[in-house]
Amino acid sequence: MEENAATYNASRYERPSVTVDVVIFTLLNGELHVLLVLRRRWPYEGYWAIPGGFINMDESLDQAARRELEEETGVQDVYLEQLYTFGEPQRDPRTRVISVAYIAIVPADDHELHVSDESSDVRWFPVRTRPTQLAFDHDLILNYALSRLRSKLEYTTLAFQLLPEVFSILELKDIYEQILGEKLDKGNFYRKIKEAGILEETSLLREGRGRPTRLWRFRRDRGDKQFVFRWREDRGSDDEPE
Amino acid sequence: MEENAATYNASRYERPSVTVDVVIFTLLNGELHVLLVLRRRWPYEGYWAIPGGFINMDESLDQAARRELEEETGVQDVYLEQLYTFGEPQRDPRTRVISVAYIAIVPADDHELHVSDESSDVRWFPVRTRPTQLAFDHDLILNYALSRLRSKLEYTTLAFQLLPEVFSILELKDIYEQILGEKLDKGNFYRKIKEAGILEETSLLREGRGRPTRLWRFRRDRGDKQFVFRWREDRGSDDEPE
DNA sequence: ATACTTAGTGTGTAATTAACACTAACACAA
DNA sequence: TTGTGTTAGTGTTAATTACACACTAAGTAT
Repeated sequence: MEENAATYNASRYERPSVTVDVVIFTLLNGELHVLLVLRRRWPYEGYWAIPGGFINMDESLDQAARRELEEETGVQDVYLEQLYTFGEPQRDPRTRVISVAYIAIVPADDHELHVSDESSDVRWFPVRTRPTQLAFDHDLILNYALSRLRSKLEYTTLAFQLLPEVFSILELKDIYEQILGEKLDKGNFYRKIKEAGILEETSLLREGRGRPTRLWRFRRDRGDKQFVFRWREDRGSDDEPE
Repeated sequence: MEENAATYNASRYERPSVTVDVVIFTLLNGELHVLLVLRRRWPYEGYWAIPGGFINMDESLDQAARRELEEETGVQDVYLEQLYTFGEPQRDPRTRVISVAYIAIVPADDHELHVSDESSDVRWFPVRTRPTQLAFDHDLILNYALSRLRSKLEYTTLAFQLLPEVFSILELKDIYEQILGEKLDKGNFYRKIKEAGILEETSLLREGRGRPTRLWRFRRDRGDKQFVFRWREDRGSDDEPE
């Protein structure tokens, strides 16, 4: 229930602040990146942080996350998922702040539009070489987001959200390898992804050094959420942060 | 980040209430039960609800959940996991309430101690025959908790948390069947669970109508969290409520 | 032509899953 | 004391799937 009936009186209680933090991933030059913002004042002045902000009283958590996402990147209609809620009493030195963390995946397509330059206080960092010490407990949040990302990649179509509209099968395989941190067998990957029936062949080819490669499109029919492309059955659990 | 630096001023913001709701499962007579409490006043007077309450300013979310759990059941040191955070603006008609939902699993052992009788306003309900209309959005929360429970059962040792100290392999199989809602092959179940090496044979037998059955104990060494007993590889995703 | 490079396919074996028949150990009754 | 019912637990095999790796395809450059 929402209260102990006998003692309910909203004004009697001190209330925590509630924020939404959004861990935003994208693919740049074939490498996984995360968006961070530079803090300009106390606390953690000069540290990079995960973008976020207070929720408004009349918006849902999801709406708040989408609003943050659009404020930072300008993109809409991308994959967004609630990650976990962080609420240690001392995580923010100013006041009690409870933060509902989200993950967002921005397709490679959109990335040029809102990338900020080197001197900006909003930047894409490659996850492999991201700053080590983030503000607040944001290291914990980011690490957990990454572990969730990896684990979901193995049993959902999440990886497709990272790719542009059309892509080659080997590009897709590269993403899997990068995020899973492991080499995959070319032949088995081809077969498995074909059998899954989630790709739609286009008439496009891309020329390169060797044989030109066929380009494919992700089939967004058949109800997205239902269908699961499971790359492999084995997966580590992802239960709790840290 | 925790704020937009330029606009931060805690007192300017209206703050939502934050509660912790705990979906508490246990096994009674070999059947999965959930603990609900009866609301005695507006709103949703006369409806059953998931137990919960406000967080205190100086406790973490986990601590709040454990406190609620102990207040309702008296048990400590049981499995507890954050489920999801529910924050639709209108989910509570009184004021904006954001609820961090948890799942708790109480072993069959402890159940007699704090079971409340038929007339009480705190009751264990079999999940199969639970009340259909709960207070607030608690149907959504409970359904999501169940789906999470099912999905975790398939790739973790969670089911063991439901059982008493010692149990037979076929009792364990019953739990899997009940929660997965599906018949499992006896022989295959035996083999798989034995091979996993997570059970420790006891010298105990339990007599019944037919051949007496051997009792086993769950091996809690080898780091609990690490080890995963995967009943079967196939599993539905569990991503979001609804 | 032929060597080089990247794309994509085929194939055999090992490992797992899944179905089901079988044996074991007790109680009870004729 | 032998048979029958009942629940416990084991063995066996066919079918499916995963995995490693060898192969063919289609282009470019020399």
